Amino acid sequence: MNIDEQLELLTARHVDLFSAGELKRKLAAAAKEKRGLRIKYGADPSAPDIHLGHAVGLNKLREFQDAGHTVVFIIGDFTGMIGDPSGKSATRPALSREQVSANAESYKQQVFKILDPEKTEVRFNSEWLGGMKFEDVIRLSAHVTVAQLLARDDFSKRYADNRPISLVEFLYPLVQAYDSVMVKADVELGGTDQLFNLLLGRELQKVYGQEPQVVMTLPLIEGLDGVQKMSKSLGNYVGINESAKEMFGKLMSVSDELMWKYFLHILCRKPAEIEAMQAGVASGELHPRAVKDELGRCVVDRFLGEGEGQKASEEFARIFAQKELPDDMPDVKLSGETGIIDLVVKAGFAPSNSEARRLIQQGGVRINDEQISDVKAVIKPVDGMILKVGKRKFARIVC
RNA sequence: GGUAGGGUACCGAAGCGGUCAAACGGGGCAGACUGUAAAUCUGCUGGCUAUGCCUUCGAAGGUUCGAAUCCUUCCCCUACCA
Repeated sequence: MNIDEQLELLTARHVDLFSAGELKRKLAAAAKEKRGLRIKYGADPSAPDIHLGHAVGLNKLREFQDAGHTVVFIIGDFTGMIGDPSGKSATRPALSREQVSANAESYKQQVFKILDPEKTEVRFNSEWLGGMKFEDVIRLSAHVTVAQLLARDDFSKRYADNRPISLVEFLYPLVQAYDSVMVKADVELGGTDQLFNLLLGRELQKVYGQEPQVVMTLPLIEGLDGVQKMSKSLGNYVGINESAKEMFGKLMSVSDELMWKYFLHILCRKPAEIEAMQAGVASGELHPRAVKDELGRCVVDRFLGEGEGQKASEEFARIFAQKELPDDMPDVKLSGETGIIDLVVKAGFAPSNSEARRLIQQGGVRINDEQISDVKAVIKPVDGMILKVGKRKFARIVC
């Protein structure tokens, strides 16, 4: 691949890029010296669940790796104690050493579903931050002004609205920028919310006499609700370690408009290909459901193995289109007649009797496909009876 | 240190002596419909041995027949001025 081809591939799908010219120069220099660039990517250690939102960035990293570059994957075990400013809480409980290493293992296991382990350098930022003295922190802080930090959109807005900004939050971008200095990053990748932090890395590298890193941001994709960014705390995410059934089902619940974004950023489909599908749907030739089915199958295959997507798709069609029973469902053991409320609670489908009562009254409870709407109904258990609550909760009764 | 404004259910936010298990919005759940766990529409959304009872509006006391609402003390948060 020549430099221009590489550049085109590597910059696809980006939002911000500072700058294409610099990247090109770096690529050329690296090629000449027969070395790879160092691509930095930071991860927060407190939530070791990688989801499809992360896949957007990881996919890009993989493209860099395939082009011969090295990914420096930084696990922010130290910054994790601070908490990212975009979050609600300014501070988080510090993680213990064991937690950090357990999370790190979990991270690697997930991340390497996308990244090439051979071309990944995993680092913890406590490595260099942990040993810093307060004096060092002061010296580091001296390089940045409050005005610079207030330039960050999130900060300036909060400041203007008289909403609190904690001092640690101010420190966060600084620390992240310092990471870039320490790992001598050539390029840093992040979500668009990271733009400020990434750019500060450039400033700090200059202060430390390094060539500033190229900064590239990728979009934050919306989660299942189609509105909010995909995130663990909002619960609108698809984890890459979830079961095929869950993963497929969640993807099918994505709105028709949003699925195109997933094709682009999660599956890295070519824009032309996506436009062709969109045209197909618009003309009525292609059914949106079929397109979404393909999305589901491809994503499941990608993370859980070839063929898993097909299986998940078939099971989904069986349960929701043909209203048949799933392959496996939990057992509920009954020993004698049981009130319907008790049964629903016992199966774990309602957290309280009141909730179970509501479900029954709303017609959401079925036994052997027969709606039970009487709250006082008593069930005579028969081995193999099927309890269904809502559209997707099933249990088999055993006695 | 001073001044002002706050702490209400999963979240945001009304309520400011009874009609408050607490408006409204979001989220969640259920139903209808469908092309699907899309979209849309409707309903529900503290708990219980359930036409009643119990616990909840930062905490503890108090006033009152009656408090999320008034008083006292305390805890916490925020902004502004020093």
